[in-house]
Amino acid sequence: MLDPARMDDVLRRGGDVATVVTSWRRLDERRKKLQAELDTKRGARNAANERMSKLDKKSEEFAAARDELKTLSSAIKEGETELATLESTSQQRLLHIPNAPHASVPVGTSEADNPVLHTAGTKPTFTFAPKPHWEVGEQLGILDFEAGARIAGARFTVLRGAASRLNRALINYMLDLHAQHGYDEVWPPAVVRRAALRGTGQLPKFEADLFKLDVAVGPDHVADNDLFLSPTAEVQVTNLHLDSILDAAQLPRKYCAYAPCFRAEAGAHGKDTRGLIRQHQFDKVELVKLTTPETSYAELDGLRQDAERVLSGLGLHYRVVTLCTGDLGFGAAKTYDIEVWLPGQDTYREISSCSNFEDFQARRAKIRYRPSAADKPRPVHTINGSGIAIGRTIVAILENYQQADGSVVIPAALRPYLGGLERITPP
RNA sequence: GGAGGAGUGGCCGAGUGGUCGAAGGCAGCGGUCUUGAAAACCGCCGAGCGCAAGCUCCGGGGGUUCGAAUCCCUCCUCCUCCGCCA
Repeated sequence: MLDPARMDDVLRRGGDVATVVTSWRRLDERRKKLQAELDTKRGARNAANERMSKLDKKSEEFAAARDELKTLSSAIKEGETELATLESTSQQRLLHIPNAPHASVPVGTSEADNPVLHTAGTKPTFTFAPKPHWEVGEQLGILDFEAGARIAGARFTVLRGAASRLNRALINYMLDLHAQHGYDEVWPPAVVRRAALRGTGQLPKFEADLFKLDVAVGPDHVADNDLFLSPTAEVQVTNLHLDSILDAAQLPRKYCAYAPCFRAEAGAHGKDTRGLIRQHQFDKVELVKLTTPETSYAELDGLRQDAERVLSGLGLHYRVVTLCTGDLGFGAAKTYDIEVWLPGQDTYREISSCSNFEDFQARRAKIRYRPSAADKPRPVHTINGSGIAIGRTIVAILENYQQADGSVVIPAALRPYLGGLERITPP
């Protein structure tokens, strides 16, 4: 959650943020006041109890003191109940306040205001009109949208044959590449509980975007046991260190993980209804770093470059944009989006999003480190990014490497992962 | 799913309902000694809230009591054995 000391900075986001901030501030004032009153009463009770422990239990003095303390004790109990309520509502408000944008984030209202950081590679040229991937894939018989819909409904797709193999190959290619750059590979659970989602910021605000399982493991009616399909491996991997204190020597921690991702929000927008772009289920390799505050922005740049390597390795043209305040996600302090070129749709599409959350997630998930043995623990900075989205990479390959005869050439870097396959050809 | 056992500070581990935020040990930090290191000795050494005084925290929640790490209830987690299964 946001560091309460930075409430002013978050207002840069504009919109209705100010309302939530004001509401939280009011509650927090009341909380502090009540806390102080309660502490005074508790102090009095503690002192009185200490005196009592030295009295003869059979004396009249003892009995009198006991009767007197009964009143104080019940007043304290009442105050504690009230404070608990106040604390939880104040905490609840705080969990709904987004992160403060980094000073370098440009002010803007929509993605149209995102400045381009740089572009890499070149657009491929075609002697024919390039088709969108759904046409390429269907003609090759490797993307089966109808079967996906039959089995699970709209926005679920069956990959057949070469597309299925390509999916596997991409996962392995990416994980191998990242391992070479010092990321530790992790294979996490696909489901996550509330505490983990709260830690990374998906909850409590975005529950509607998630697939929630109808069954809980453990006793019913305990919200903490609710299980959700994870929307991104960022949740599992960042929460590897939920509620723990790391040694400074362990930082930066670098992880990569493959995991299927599930998002319920995808269908609601009514856009990207065709093809693989916006699915309820997709595969993704994720990069996560835990760092010190001093190094987090350098590490963000490094992580973004590691994600870019995947695309340049595949010979794909892309550009990197910096998200403006209006486009910045809830928990992010700064985000770079990597957008791959899709000739079949004549547009750039997000294929990776790399963010520095600073201490926002670390405060929620209580992930801290000790700068040196003599220091108090302080929150780490967390960084993550797609490295990269598998489904959209398939989209990019099908569109960029399509040939006049309907076949698709496999990028050289992937061939070792496909038994040397050089080309996907029509049946 | 069934039966038993256990959860205390970074780790191990004590703790008759009252002066216990908690003995002791290990690790860590500072110092003495040493050319340097080791050993030895001395000191420090959990976290959160609060400007501070102070308050809170012994797996979570609830209860009993003037007072709970200690008693009661409940849940969770881990370990052992049995069952089931990929």
